[in-house]
Amino acid sequence: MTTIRDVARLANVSVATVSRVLNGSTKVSQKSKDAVLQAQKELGFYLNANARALAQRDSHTIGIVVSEISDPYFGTAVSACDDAIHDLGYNLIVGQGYHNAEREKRAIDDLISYQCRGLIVHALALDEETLKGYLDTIPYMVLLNRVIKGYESRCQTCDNYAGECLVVQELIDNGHTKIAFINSSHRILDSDERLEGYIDTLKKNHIQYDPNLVVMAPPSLEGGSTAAQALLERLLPVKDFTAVACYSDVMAAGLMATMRDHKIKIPDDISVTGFDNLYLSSCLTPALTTVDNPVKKMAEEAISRSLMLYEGESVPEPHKIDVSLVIRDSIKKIN
Amino acid sequence: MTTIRDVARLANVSVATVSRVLNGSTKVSQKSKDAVLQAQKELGFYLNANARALAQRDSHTIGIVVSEISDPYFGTAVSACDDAIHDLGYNLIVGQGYHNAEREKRAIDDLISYQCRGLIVHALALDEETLKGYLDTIPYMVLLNRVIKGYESRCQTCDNYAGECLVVQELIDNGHTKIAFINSSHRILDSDERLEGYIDTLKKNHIQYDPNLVVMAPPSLEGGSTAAQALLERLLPVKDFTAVACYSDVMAAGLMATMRDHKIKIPDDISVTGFDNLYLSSCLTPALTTVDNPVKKMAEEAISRSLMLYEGESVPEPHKIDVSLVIRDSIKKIN
DNA sequence: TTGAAAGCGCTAACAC
DNA sequence: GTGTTAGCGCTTTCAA
Repeated sequence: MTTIRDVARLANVSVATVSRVLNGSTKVSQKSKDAVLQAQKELGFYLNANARALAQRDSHTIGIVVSEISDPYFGTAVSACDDAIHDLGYNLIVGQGYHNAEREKRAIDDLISYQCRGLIVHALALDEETLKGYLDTIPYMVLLNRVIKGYESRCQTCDNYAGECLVVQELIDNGHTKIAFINSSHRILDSDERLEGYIDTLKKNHIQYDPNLVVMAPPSLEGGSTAAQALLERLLPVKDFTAVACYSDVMAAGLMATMRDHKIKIPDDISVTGFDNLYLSSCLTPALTTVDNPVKKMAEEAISRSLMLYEGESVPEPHKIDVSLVIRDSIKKIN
Repeated sequence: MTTIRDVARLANVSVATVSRVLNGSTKVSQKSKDAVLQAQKELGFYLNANARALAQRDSHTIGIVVSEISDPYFGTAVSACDDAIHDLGYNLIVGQGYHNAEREKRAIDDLISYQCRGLIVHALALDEETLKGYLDTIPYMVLLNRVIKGYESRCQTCDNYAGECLVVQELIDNGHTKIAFINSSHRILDSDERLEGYIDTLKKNHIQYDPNLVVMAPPSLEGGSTAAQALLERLLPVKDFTAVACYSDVMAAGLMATMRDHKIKIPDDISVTGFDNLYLSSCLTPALTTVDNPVKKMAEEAISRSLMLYEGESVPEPHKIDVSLVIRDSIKKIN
């Protein structure tokens, strides 16, 4: 392994000078600079980021844990975070929790030990107690899509409730009254809030809320499929719903694929709505009416919040990111 | 910052003992072990991964660079790599190249400086010379979906040619002779091979190859959309194609969305095929006929190859990963 | 503008 | 079984 010492020797300067040059210090003569750069090239030398992190007590690194990076929602979130920190000179390290408490814990622990100086966590399986423990020991950890009482300033969310109200109202405005709801089986904040939005909007429109119309499944494509099957088996024979509001676009996609396989036409037979407005939702046929969830904005907010906390600055409670309705073609007007 | 020394002090043992306990060494008395674990918990202590990497000369880290993690193809690839290394106790660090030579370079440089002990690179914008330079200095770097002459044992690909032959033949078997091809505008190996498969299959079936039927665009959703527009403007008025084979599922998805917006029915008006068999392709309507590209297998091969190279073992030239046809509903039988 | 040297937090001989 | 200590590769005073 070639080290800074090798470069120094070859360039005929001290290691301090090499360090200065490679870190862009101005207080170096052109002559030294040239010699160092030349030697670096010749040796194919890279500064060792681990050693740097140790010496500087700064890893130049931000950590994020998500459920699964191949999930389009999280892919988008990770990209957004990466964009947000790149210009600041940080690098992103990603951990995956796989909807599993053990894995979530390990992912968080790993990122902490890497000395990330920012930590964004989307944990849906970990219990509140454990999470509180983390929040207490890691003052710069910020939660995504989940709120723990007493730690509101460390929890970044979007306005799930308002979003679900919007989309369910749109269904109702199109004449639907028998509306099923597919929810995530991980009962963290966002799923509760969306369910609440669904229920309240029904009530507000004097529609009886029927718990039998709510089915839960993992918040994945497969989960959407499972939920669709459950709905079809239990409910289609008696035709007691004309629309289904889904927890997320991803679940809606799974549901729609299953519906299609069962020759059920959307929106002619059943209307469908999503949540998130992933690019995926515009590729579906029919294009999905959904709620725009500005993941990018949320990621940026979470990052800057985490960075501030790291610096020891106090931060205000974050406002819920505003969401909005995106009307496409997955709702049929009925009377 | 609390260090191993603090733990040692609190547990009334030496730092060496703390290190032993925390690294699972067997040669520690139960008494010491308990004391250390207790102190660790009390202090909320984590080993510093940077210091560990430095002392052990092993970062326990594998690097991968992809174009964009929010692209479903790369999301899948990254997940697959993560799965492959997790059980080995490694962690994955992801870099993004954004279809851009500068960014690709920076991503690779970053991963090198993190002392990753495995490096998987999907670079589509970087020129061959630069890539060769990297391959020469980083003996454990492995390329994905791209082959550089003279470095074949460091290049992992799937059988792009065979795959495209399969899918184009399927089109022809269904009566299509006017087949357009949407290709990636990054002319690295995979796009060339797929184009070649397209051309050769036409020829083999005595169909004249018409370069005007090939359009190129970035290998993204937007690219698929752009390509669709180009095809429609230039070609629809004269109706000179009945099918379009796409470089990837992602491009096919973009194309299909645009077609839908133009009221063109798939497969009734135009048949479409993809490549990769992402879960996305089964969600499209109609479900996409495509080529199954076992990303997971490819990732595993690439990882184990990189790890072997790191150990200084010599590796044979990799075989191209086998692909297979997945028939769904996006091809119309015509005569 | 430069270099010597201390020290970042940890591991791994080595000695006991 | 346990402790002492010399590094790992780098940055950063401090002095020159």
